[in-house]
Amino acid sequence: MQYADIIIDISHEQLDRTFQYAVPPELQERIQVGSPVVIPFGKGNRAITGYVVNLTDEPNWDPAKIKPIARIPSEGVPIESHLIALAYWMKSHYGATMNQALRTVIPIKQKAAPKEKKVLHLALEEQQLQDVYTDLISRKRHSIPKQRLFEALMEQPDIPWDVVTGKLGIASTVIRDFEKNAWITIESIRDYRNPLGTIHAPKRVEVTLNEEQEIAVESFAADYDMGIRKPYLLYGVTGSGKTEVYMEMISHVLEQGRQAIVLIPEIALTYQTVMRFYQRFGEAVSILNSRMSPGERYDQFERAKKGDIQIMVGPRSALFTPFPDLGLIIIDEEHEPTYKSEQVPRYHARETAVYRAKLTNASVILGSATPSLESFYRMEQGEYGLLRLSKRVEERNLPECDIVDLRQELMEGNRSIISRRLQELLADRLERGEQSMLFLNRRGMMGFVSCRACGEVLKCPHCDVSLSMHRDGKLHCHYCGYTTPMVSKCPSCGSKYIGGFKAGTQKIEETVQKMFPKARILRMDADTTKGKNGHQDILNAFANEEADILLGTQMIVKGHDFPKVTLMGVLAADMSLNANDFRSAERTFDLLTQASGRAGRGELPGNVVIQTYQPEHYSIVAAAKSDYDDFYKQEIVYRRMMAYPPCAHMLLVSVTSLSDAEAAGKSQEIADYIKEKYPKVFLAGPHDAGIKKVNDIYRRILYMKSDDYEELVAIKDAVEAYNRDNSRYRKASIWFDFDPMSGF
DNA sequence: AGCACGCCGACT
DNA sequence: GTCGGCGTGCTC
Repeated sequence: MQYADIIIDISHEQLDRTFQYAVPPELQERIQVGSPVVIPFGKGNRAITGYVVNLTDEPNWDPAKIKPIARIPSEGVPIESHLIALAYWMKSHYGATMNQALRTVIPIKQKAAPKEKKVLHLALEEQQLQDVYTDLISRKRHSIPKQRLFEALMEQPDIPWDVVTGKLGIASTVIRDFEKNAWITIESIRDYRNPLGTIHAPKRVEVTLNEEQEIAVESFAADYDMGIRKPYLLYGVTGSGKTEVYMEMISHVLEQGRQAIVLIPEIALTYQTVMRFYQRFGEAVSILNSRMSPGERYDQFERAKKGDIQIMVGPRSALFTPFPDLGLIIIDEEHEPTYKSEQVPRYHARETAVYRAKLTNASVILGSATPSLESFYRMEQGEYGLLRLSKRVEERNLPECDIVDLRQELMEGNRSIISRRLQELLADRLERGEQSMLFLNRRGMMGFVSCRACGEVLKCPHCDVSLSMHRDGKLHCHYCGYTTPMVSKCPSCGSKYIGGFKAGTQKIEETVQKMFPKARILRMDADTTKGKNGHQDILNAFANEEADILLGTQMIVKGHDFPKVTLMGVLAADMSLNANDFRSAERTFDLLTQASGRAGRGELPGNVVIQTYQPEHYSIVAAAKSDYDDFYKQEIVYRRMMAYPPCAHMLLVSVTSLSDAEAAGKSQEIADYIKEKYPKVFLAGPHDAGIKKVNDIYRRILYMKSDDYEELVAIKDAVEAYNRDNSRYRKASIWFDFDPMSGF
């Protein structure tokens, strides 16, 4: 006998789990994970729709109590059906419980049910009301709650449900009885706020595409009309007008009565971006962003389900918008690491989008100027189509780029962080009244405090990272937020020669200010953008030319246009190269390319200066030439040689515990188990995670590499089972990460 | 969510 | 004793 684990389609906390039903032999063929089914539920065996989330031969409930599935619903397969199947795929593909996966895909179920705001309306005329009421009193039976409800309704004919059950303390059964007797009507109200507010009607902007854009749209449309659905890599240099192409493709899909999702990295989700879509598509567009409350997000999903909107624009989580007939998913800046979730299930939006598209017969567009190695590789393998935009829209030239060797600078006596070439160009721009940007690869770079006598470095007591000194004179931990006053004596040896090596953005600001006393400098980093609109305020100020130089970390290079900027200085390009991470070259190339794209976006020609200690590194040389193909050719050789993604797959097992010994014990135990059961698989570790301790939780890791993703899935399942049944270390917990982006 | 069960106060 | 309303708990 086959059994199916089924979740019930009723939004209620107590029903947010699976129930097991028997699969009748005649339905065996047609039932699979994700199938909607009708089942007899509860004492009255009333018919309820549910979704199959798992199939098994072993009942985990008294078989005598298991009822059979009644039937498969004849029509109108609910929208959620394929999302349930998607959740199941995520569960097995990324490692998670079905519950965790469902919560990710159907976020509604994660918190207090989608409380529909219900309101009771009195449905009786004055005369009838009196009759019923006097009758009630005359019966003298115990009917206090009924009387109370009547009295409340006589005073105020419309009362919200919550007030009745809460403040008046009346049970739901009583209310239902009232409704049955037609004494009241119950209205469900949801106020579906439009997050874009009511803005002026969209102006129909006339779009004219250039030849390349036209070709990209046409070939996509031709495929689509022939019924070809697949992922495409839209490989277009910065400024080649990808957004216009997206919009044309969307409108092609909309014309066929289908809907589209547009994913954008959170940081690029600005008002301007959204307005471009709004101006083109008007009320058909809605957005999702991380500042929205769960209720607001739910509202937007409801609007999508009801067909009020056709396009959803948002970050990673917008991928799960429950459109009835999804026809296209667009992922802008597809190489961005934010598309990988940091929570279990640690899914990648790109792969998940490709799978969802397969389920709904949709296509996927992956847009980027510097595609991820994964996407370019799959395109080369023929799995993805290629659409190419190689010309900047207004035929502007690429900026001129200098690579400065910092070792050489030092040898020739320049000890400053600003090279002579960069100083020269900065002075030139200041004189001409043009703007410059200075990009520092990492926040708080070397802001640590150490003792010059014994070498002790001050560390956070909760995390395995050094504390950095900020301008407020205090020491901060960037991982947990721990703050402590600056010390005057070394806690280890008592020496008073202890001090901070400031070299973060603050220090650089001071240096540059000293160099150019008249320059107006704006600094943008995690400290100056704390406020609600801190981010946008600084960008706006710079765009309004209230400053000559904008200094900052990654935030300043991602997708902002400043036409007056003609100089970009990258202060230490190799900072991101030294990260102990197989993607560090890719990340460096991406950051440098983005950064150089910032210079010369207007009429004026631009300059870029890249300062580095490794001027010969291929990621830096290729970025200076803006030559992606050259970079890809070299990087893919390294990935292939080392069996790193995308040429092979990785499974990271992370073991965490409040006790260092427990974490060490369990990780070793798991490593031993894998070595014994899968002797052929490549296994590294266990060893301490890059950052050993965060918030007092110790973390040890081990990872495996294999050409075969399914083999890694099998290992994950085996480790999970072993850990559940046999582990001697109960106080440590584990989670999995496939093809990780960080944390190893 | 919605149904049955069982508790408790009033009426024959 | 028995009837009927109302809170409580369970649903494979």
